[in-house]
Amino acid sequence: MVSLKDIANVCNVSESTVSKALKGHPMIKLGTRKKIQEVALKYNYQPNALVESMQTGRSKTIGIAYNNFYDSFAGGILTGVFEKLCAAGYETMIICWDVLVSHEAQVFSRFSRRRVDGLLFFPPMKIPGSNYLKELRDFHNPIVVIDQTWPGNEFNYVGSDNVRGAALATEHMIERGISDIGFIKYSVVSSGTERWQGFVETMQKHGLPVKDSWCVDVGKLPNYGYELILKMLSKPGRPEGLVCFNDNCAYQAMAAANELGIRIPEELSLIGFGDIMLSTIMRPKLTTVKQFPEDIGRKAADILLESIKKRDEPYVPQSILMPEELICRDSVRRQ
Amino acid sequence: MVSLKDIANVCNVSESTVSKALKGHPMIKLGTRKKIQEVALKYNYQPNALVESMQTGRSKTIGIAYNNFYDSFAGGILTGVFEKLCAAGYETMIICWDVLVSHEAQVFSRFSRRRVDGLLFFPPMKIPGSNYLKELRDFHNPIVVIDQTWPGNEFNYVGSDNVRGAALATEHMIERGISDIGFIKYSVVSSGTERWQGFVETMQKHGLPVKDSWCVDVGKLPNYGYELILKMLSKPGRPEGLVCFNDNCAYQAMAAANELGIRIPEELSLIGFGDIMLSTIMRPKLTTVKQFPEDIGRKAADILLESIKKRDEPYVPQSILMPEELICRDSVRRQ
DNA sequence: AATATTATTTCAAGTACTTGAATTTTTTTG
DNA sequence: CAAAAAAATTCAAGTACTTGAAATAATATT
Repeated sequence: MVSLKDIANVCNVSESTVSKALKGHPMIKLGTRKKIQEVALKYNYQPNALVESMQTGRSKTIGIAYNNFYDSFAGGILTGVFEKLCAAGYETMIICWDVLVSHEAQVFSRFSRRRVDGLLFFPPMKIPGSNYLKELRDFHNPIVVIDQTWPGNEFNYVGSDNVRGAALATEHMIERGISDIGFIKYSVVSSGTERWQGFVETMQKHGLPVKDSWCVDVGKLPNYGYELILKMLSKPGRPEGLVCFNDNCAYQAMAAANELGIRIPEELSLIGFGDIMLSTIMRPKLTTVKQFPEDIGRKAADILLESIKKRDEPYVPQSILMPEELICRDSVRRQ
Repeated sequence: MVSLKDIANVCNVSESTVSKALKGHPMIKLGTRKKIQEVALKYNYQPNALVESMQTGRSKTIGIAYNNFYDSFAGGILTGVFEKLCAAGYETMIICWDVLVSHEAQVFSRFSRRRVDGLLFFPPMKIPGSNYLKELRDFHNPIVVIDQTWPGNEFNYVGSDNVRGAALATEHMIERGISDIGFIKYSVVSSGTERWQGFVETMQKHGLPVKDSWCVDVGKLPNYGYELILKMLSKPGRPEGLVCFNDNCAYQAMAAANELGIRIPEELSLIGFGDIMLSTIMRPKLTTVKQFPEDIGRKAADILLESIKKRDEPYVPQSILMPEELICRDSVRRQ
């Protein structure tokens, strides 16, 4: 790798002259400046970013604690994050909870040693008895928690307005004259409990009962609880509609309904969450509550960059819920 | 951030004593060593990795030029990559072609400035007129190209054995007595042309004709060419079987068949590629050629780390094709 | 007790670059 | 043409740490 020194030697000037010339410092004579810039270009000189980081104490790197690379919703968030960080001249360092991470402490020390300027924190889903709160509190840089949260979260947070999203879905069914509504729960994540809350509140608001037997929790079950859903639907007195934690659950419900010969939407209406791109191949096309993962990512990056800029001011954590949107397709019956 | 100096001041010793004590150097008196280690622990001292990188000239960081975060196949590759790199003490720096990258040169200079020790290169799919060959050749560190390649690729390469995979799929249909076989092409990527090659070779080997009208190219078309497939299937004299570039194409073909009232597998057999996890909801369950993205990632990381270790020895590029495996399910008719 | 030996700690230089101060070179002025 | 002023360049210190050599302290030997 060619260094400042190499350029200096070739040009017969000192390193500091080269340094200033390459920054376009007007103090350096135009002729010298041009010549140095030409030589630097010719040798494809690339300044060592590590040195700059050391000097400024800013690595211009953001740490990202991520769950896994299979989930396209999280992938959408990352896309938004990268868009903003790239534009702001930051690079990223990703650590994946699911990939060979034994102790959480290691995650934080890996970020610390690389001196990341801030942290985008996707709470781990698969680590049992996870207790990262102490590490987060001890972390000496701005943090934004993304997508999932917990009661009493004292950090910046960006997620979806799941309570409202579930209300939207439930209202839609009620508007279409459906009142026997069940819910496919997924309680192991905060978005799951939030959607459940939105469902329950909306049912109560309309004076409709929430029937326990129509509400199954499929969190951590294989195939998003296909078996459980099948069992629930085969009992007599099944619901007319099912609000599902996400599109995968909804498609499992669709598969179960097909198995049982229940017609959708005539005999069973279905709403999912997420709008994963299966609506081009699955019939009927699924009505769903669309999320905007890229927006979540962009917003999270914005808040983090802002917090980094204001690192010396007193810490005022922000909590932002991005709106969700109902996409009406063909899986809810018309009146 | 607490530094070596801080620890030295607290312990009333010099920085070099602290440095050696923390490395467990036996030259430092046991008492002093223990005390320094305790203080370092108490203050949660984390050595600055940037400094180490500067001194050794090794950043212990691998650059990854990636396409997008939505594709779970590429996500599987990344997972395997992270597994190996994490175990070897490397961090990663990802740049995404699809996220705000105007010039390719910028990608390489971003990697160069951060002094990455090696590069995992996913060839860009969406950049028109892309010409990264010069940049790759000028890059002063080991490179492994992943998943997609090009004629005359002179770098390390790890991908799938698509020719053989397509042969496997085609053989399977022929074994089941299907001889009127069409192919859904996806020519814009190298894996697409390789699968096409495997199909053609196998058909020729069995003396079967490759009928142009049964072979449509859906590369870059919306919905994996649903419309084209629909048109092809509605013409008289349609094929008995269709080997499809990937599972998405196969599911689009399935949707088209449903639309036309063609029964699968009785009237049309289908094989996909990739085994994306839709087989739990789609009926009939898709027969497919499974790939092992994590293995590709692991192998690529291995080769890169090896090349980094042997950076001074003469360069002998490796080209490795990981096997694919036929998963028989229900979308190919039995004899 | 003086010296030799060993144990322990510190010094100084190097990593690649930036920055304000100091120095050198060039130009202007009396 | 010398002194002053301005312009251009270089010096030196700092960033956080490592490393072998040098210095110092402690212990052993005569």
